[in-house]
Amino acid sequence: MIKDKTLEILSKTLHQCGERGLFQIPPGFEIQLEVPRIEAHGDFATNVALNLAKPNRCSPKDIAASFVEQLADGEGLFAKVEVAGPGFINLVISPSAWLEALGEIHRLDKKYGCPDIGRGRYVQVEFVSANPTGPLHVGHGRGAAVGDALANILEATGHRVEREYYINDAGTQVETLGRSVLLRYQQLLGRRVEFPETCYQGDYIRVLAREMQDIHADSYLDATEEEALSVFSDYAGKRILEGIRTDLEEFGVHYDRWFSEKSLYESGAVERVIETLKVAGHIYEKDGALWFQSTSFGDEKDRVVVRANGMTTYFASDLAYHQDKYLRGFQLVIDLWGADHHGYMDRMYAGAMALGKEREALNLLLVQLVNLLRKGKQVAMSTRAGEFVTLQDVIGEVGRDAARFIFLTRRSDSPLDFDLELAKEKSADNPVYYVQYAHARICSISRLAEERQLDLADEKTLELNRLELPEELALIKQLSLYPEVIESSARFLEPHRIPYYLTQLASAFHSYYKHHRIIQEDLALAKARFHLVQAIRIVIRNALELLGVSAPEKM
RNA sequence: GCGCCUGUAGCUCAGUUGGAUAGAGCAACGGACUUCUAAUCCGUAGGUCGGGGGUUCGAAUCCCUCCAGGCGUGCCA
Repeated sequence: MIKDKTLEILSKTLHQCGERGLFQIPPGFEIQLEVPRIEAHGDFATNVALNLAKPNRCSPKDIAASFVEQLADGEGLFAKVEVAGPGFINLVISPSAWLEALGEIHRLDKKYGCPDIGRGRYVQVEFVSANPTGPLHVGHGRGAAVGDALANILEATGHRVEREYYINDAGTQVETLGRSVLLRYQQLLGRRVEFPETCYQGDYIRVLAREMQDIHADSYLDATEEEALSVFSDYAGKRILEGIRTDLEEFGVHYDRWFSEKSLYESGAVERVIETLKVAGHIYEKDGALWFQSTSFGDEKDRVVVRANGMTTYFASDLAYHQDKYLRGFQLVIDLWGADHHGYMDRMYAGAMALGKEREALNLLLVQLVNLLRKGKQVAMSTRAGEFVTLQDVIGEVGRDAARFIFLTRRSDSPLDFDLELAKEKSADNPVYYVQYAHARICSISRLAEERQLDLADEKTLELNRLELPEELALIKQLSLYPEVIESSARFLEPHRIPYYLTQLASAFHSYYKHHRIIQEDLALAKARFHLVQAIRIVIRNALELLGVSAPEKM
């Protein structure tokens, strides 16, 4: 890549300058290279001179000047080098080098934009993990889109990734679920029972009750609650989980593993983690309860793991779960949590550290709420009352591609407005179609070429130097930025950078397409442009794939 | 009360982890289809980066403070 080459030349130059005693280079000094906002500042700019000025106690301009003089550009990568402003060194890459970069994209094809920064690092992404007490709603959809895209991005950048769903099948919620279904079942069979507010109100509870009626007729009508409850809970939990699984599959999300909370209790993992922490000296007893001393790892107060009544807390099983993750060998554990778990982050980090992990071995990401709108007006939702728009409804209405793309347009820790009407709109308001349309247009160029029996893909007769328009060069530069977008997306765990990049790329393409014909009389020019446009197609397709959005050939 | 997050154009948001003159999309206004897909393009306008102070060659970005909003703050799950 051109940026890497540039950096190489710069560090070589720096090294030379140091050897010749032109100026001092502080240990650990790193060269920063950036793409300037302003075109007149070149393709790349570096602030080495500015950063070296202070330790050398001399003017940045002088340093820049002698640096430029020493510049070790043997291959002639730079067309122009100049010192500007307070001491920036602006570099213009020679056009021929840019043209070569285009070849790189074609050569790497599906592998373009997959820098190996992970080096096989073993990473787990745990996401959605909604309680199996009701169908997934829009908010879960966002978590699903973000988690899955993150996993894709990490995979593409050389990480070994596992996707996991944690099933909260142990607590009182599942019991409540069972009770809800049981009560509806009793009502169905004509019994007058009260249905408390604490129970789940949604219609899906009635559906499950009917199923129980179909299977068991009235055999549980007179059973004791204790007897009936476990049967009803198990059944309802299982059925709802099936539904969740199907919803996620339809959304294009596939997990490597579904992990049961209950199994942590059954295997003794919960007791074991408490024991581990006890041995490590992080557990103490107070007021009849067992406390984890999370304050010694930065939490604001210590946390109970075993209550005075002998019951373990939810946090205890979370500790066990994370211990299990690390025992499975994950070097990095990423959890996507709903925004309401905000207050649990510190204690979880503390837990991981108490288990002997570096702070960096855990990364908790908050996925903020989704504001569902219709034509700009808020759609009322209340889980308690059982009124919510399910993920399935949304996918059914706007389609999987639009939903996924929109979920990924903003950073996940800020709230997102999701307008159902807008998501369906087939216009520029809707970035999904804008990007997909660019892809489809390029495909249609290929189709026309085929119809006319033009072999535009013939690389042997390719004259890349026919690409001499500023827009063409600009497009190539934009394409060469793509691997960096992916890299930073992976490094900062921020998928939203990709839709942003895609929208910009699509915009540049649409404009180019409008103003210049690809297929035309001048066959050599047509071939060169075709080559460029195909590179754009490769990048759009690769990027969309990471997002889990399709790249249609026709629209 | 304490803690965390957010505050950038009328709206929704980016901003390459401290760089040079602040960036998109939408909405508004005006234009472009005999062409490889108009699900498109071109143009115009829009700003005290919440306020103030500090750090330095340089701040939307880091520190302090104030203001506004959101969330969290159980031996709940």
